[in-house]
Amino acid sequence: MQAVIDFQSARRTQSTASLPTASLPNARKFEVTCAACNLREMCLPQGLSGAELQRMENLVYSRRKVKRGEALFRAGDKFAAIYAIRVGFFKTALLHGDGREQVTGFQMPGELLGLDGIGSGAHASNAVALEDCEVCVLPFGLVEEISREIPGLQRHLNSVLSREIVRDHGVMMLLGSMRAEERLAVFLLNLSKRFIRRGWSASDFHLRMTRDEIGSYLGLKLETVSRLFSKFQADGLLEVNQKHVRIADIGGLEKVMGAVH
Amino acid sequence: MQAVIDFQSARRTQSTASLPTASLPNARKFEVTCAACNLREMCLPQGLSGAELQRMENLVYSRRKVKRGEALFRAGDKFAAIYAIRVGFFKTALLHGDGREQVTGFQMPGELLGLDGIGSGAHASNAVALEDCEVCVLPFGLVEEISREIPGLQRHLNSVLSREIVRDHGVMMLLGSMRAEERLAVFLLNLSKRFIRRGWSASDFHLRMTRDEIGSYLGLKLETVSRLFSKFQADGLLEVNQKHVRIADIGGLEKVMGAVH
DNA sequence: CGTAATTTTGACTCCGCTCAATTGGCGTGG
DNA sequence: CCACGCCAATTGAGCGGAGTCAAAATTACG
Repeated sequence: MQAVIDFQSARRTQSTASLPTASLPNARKFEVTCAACNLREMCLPQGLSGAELQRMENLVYSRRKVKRGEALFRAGDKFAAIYAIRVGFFKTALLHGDGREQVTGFQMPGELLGLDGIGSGAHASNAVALEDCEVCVLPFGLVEEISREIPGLQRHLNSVLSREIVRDHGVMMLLGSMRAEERLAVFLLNLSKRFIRRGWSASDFHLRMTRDEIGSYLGLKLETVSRLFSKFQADGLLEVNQKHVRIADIGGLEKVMGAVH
Repeated sequence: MQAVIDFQSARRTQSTASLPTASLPNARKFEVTCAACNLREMCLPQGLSGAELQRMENLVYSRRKVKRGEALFRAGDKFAAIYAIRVGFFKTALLHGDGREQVTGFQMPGELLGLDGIGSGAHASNAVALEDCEVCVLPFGLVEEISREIPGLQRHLNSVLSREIVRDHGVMMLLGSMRAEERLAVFLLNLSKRFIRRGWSASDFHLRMTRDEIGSYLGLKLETVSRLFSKFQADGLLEVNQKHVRIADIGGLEKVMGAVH
């Protein structure tokens, strides 16, 4: 809701600006600047002033479309840029020597991808599109350069990295000390919260990932995930129809999350 | 907390002075500068030049001793500084509503603590000393400031944050898709590798943490950890005596780690 | 429209947990 | 110095939650 309102006002502001969009070269006509992007408040430019935002425009080097099932990058790829998701869902995953895959996260519009490559110069994980996606390509050399000019950007980059660490610790807690039901409840409530920020329904949504991928993320087998969905439905917490989920009883789910047994 | 503020003003005064370290008051005589610290190559100043190292000295503006069992910081504490461990081992842990604790890591000399506070302004976890410890206090405002002057420091800070994310993903893989034996093998081999970097024995060491803490970190119960130690000993992989461990067969441990079953 | 992929459900198994008792190590105080 | 108490670690017995294997149902996609 909030995001929608911001988006609209931003558009209006821009259309009354001295340099209307229509006068820009055609190539850019359908492209959205950071300043006009409805995702900016949850993306890298979060909290920047107008002038700083303008400087940021130079950061978005290009946009890239990634088809469902394709990889934005793969483990071992040379690290050159981080990516801001504009459209679509991704999963990131590590693969262990043998076939085993560990999904390390699901990312949605406004979130950043590729941070795992900063430290070593090569990506550590695969980022695969769960549906047709579009990302902004932010060459990391530029990010560093502009960070030096805009302390707010520097601070925010640090924040994003730090928050990713905190998020990962939360997942470690989930994997290390929660039972299967709790894990799924936490997962669903987390999705719900992130959907709200994007102005989408908190309780009615479409899972872009398979049971297997959810299971991998939660340290469970797909059969267990499927059984839990059925159980939650039987308990009146959810209505599940394949990938479509409706949370029928948020409070109930939260109780499952908190329940020691 | 009060001490931090006092120190900050003291530091500013000092940083404006152009006096060489040698002329500083005796209080500093027994203190080790970054340039002279044997941990510098695995700590924040990694890869910095001599001149940059000198600038870094201003960063460490106090040292702090933490007794075994005491907390360096606790979840919820205001975030003001990051810490570089000079002496001793720490654990970091999250605690869940009820009594449940999830150990998120074990840190040793040369490693940084407190990165989890950058994003939110408050620490997310507890950092508790597993033995008598000493840390360098690096006020984060100063870190940011000096980062702007020394791009190498900025780059390295980003690297450290990114590598922490990659490390956490490794733990997620461990918790999400490895069996108990593999987890303990990975844990021991990881410790061994980090000990080597510090010039300690790769195969003969003293665990500073309890079976319960190891279990929490690995998503296992202490009894399971204890049983695994006994089993590894029976299999000729280890010699275990309470907290003292000798790895008798590194190759064997690596095979346990890789084994699908 | 047909084939492959995904999901659901059941039956059974087993790894790691729970509960419980015992041993061992270590610091404290008599 | 030893005795005591406390905490950590070990070990056993039995259980249960999630995994495995298998088959059927449903859906997605070329």
